[in-house]
Amino acid sequence: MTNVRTRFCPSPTGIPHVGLARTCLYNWAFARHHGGQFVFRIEDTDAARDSQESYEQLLDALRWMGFDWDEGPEKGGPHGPYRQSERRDIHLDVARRLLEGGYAYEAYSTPEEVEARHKAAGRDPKLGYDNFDRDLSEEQKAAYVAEGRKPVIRVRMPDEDITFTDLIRGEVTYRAGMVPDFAITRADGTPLYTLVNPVDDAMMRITHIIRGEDLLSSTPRQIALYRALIELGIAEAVPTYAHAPLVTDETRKKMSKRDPRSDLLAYRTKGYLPEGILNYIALLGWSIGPDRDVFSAEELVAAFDIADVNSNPARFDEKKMDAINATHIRLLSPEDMAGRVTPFLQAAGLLPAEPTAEQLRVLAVATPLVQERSQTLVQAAEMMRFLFAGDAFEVDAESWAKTMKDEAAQILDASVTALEKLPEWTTPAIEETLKATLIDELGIKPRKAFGPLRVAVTGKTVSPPLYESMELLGREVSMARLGEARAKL
RNA sequence: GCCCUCAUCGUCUAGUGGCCUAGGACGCCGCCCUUUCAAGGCGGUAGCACGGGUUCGAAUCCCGUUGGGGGCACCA
Repeated sequence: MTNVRTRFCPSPTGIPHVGLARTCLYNWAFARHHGGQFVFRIEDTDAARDSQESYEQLLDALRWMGFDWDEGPEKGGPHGPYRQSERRDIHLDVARRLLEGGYAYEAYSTPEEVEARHKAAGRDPKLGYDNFDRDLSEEQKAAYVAEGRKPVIRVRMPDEDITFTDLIRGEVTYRAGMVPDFAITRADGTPLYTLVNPVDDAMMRITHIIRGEDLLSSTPRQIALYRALIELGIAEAVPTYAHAPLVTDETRKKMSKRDPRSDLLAYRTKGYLPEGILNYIALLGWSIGPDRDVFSAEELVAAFDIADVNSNPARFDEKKMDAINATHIRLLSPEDMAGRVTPFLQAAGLLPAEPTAEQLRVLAVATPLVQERSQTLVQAAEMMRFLFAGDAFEVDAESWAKTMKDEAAQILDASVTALEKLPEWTTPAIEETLKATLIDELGIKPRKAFGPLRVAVTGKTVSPPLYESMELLGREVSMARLGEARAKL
């Protein structure tokens, strides 16, 4: 395949969500796989809903995920501008040429009138526009204009079946007459998505349109428009389409943009890795191989083909995403991991903007310890809290209640006495002493014996290994925490 | 309602006529390891929606049924 050009063209309304990210991923990976170009375009044609904030979040999200674009906002390119609001004149000119070429016409019917006509004729009002204004005479038009009406421009749908081959679904046919003539401008003259989307795809020479299944039924309209654009010399060829299955929630419905789990940037805040998210969302409809589901972006690009995407809707499963993300966290080098946890430690107030050498040393030692037991960076940072909290250290109430009972006092007392005599404060020494004292001498079961110590020292029942934690914390602080816990009993 | 579309374990999937007694992953359950919490290792649980064809042979091809989803704007 030569010169593949794909695009991602969200409208800046609301937050970047998971479904959008997956569509973007498929377009990006397909272009990269074929050595083509990936175009990023902003469809801000609805001034009432678009926002600058949303626009900025979109760019932020793409950059975070690593979806670099060859042409688009803040980058430019030979087919710009890439914000549709800046292409208004181009779109209106095309609309005019469509009108002049007879591919489109002015329609004066209001939606209410269309509905009334359907009802009067005993038809379902949901049929949509009834092509009423297709062949208005000049007198009729003049009469409407005299009434002060403003027309919308509608494209005349051809009187023949429209068939196309979808790369994911195979051949799809829409029968002649099933798709009504569609509006491409508003009555105020501003262009609609139905016009600008195909026009820009044509002018930007997009070869493959990969998008969600929710757009499948708009394809015949776009093909009809494309054919007109080709005759007008604006488009070169009808692009190839691929409609990816929808991402659904547990009710099997298209996952709502309002669903908190669809908020892409929220996952960054929660400490997910872009690698993990990318890997997981790729899996929603695609598979890299029979016995494998963890891979890098590079591996995905090397293996990805849009034709391998399957056509049934995929349920979003946060548990599986957590597991995939956890795997990617374990795949990080300790240095990389430390660098990624640092901002989270800083956000939690556990580390200053410029950590001291000692803090960096503790971080370096602690990182591999928490890395293999965290699913997210937030969890990792939380697991390190006891190391950096200082005077603000607090024991988690639930963990306290679970462990500080029965022989807890005896365990703490015996441990303090034994540890005080320790000549050197190292992991093996601490381990040896505690085991000898608690297990051998007192005969307490390991399960019971170390719980109170862990909670006293780290504040939680889930923590890095106990002896290592104590060494890392240092003798003074460790002993102080054991003492404090004992005093509170 | 009309049009389009989809159908393999609870979930995501592998499977493109014989390799399928249907493979992997998540989840769940159990065991092992660590004389700590996790992680890890091992094992188990569970599925081709249904009915007809076609074929020597069907999860795979065809038809139908049922069920799910999407779309039907002067939103994108």
